[in-house]
Amino acid sequence: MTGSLWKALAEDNRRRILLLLREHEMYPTEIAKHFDTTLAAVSTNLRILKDADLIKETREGQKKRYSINPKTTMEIKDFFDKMWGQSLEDLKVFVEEKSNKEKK
Amino acid sequence: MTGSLWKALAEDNRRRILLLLREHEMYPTEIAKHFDTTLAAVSTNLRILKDADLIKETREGQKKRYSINPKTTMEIKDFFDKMWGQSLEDLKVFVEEKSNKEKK
DNA sequence: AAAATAGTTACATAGTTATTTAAATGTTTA
DNA sequence: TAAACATTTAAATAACTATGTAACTATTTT
Repeated sequence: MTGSLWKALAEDNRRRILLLLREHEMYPTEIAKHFDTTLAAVSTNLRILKDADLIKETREGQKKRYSINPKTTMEIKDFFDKMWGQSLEDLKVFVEEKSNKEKK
Repeated sequence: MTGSLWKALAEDNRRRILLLLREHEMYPTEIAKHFDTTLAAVSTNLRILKDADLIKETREGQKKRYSINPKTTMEIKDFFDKMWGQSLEDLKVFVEEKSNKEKK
């Protein structure tokens, strides 16, 4: 990982891109349609997300397919655990409580 | 909440402050001792964390006690869930797998 | 009320970030 | 190999961020 995960996540458009890609993989032009900005700006943001290992890029002919990288999100998970988990057990309890609450 | 949670989290020193405060509540001068920086810089970062509702401030005589705000971390939890949880159940599974792995 | 203590705010500055336009690169097709 | 398509990169610029110094505010103590 070259860039900072946290800096990458700090920008609204980049988080929107992540949530978009979560729906399904996409090409830059396709992504750009969802934004009121240029393709160049989207491309830059894709590079930043890629440098933070948040997304993957696959060449596909003349296109480039971008998708979520499910692997390297450990750093944010770790911080999340340290910060709001106390321990992993606590996070587990939190999740269980929340999912119980949602069942009601 | 005035400021952006994500911008607040995007800076190393601020995340360090959060992790420090997680240990126990502290006064600005006390916090500053842990950093190679000025009290003024710490104070500014405390304001940014407070604006993002990540910490609380309580006046205590001539001092000000800072502590983690456990309530308003929902936004990051929500994004986390959307992004890496698929569902809360998935997060639960992840946590369980990880804590099993750690038991070994 | 003055001095001491604790912390904040203003201002200047250096550094970083985001975006745009324009040029460049890589890939396919004619 | 030239044209077309998909995307990236460069350069310029405007906006924002982080930090230090110094001045200021709030609170307690003498």
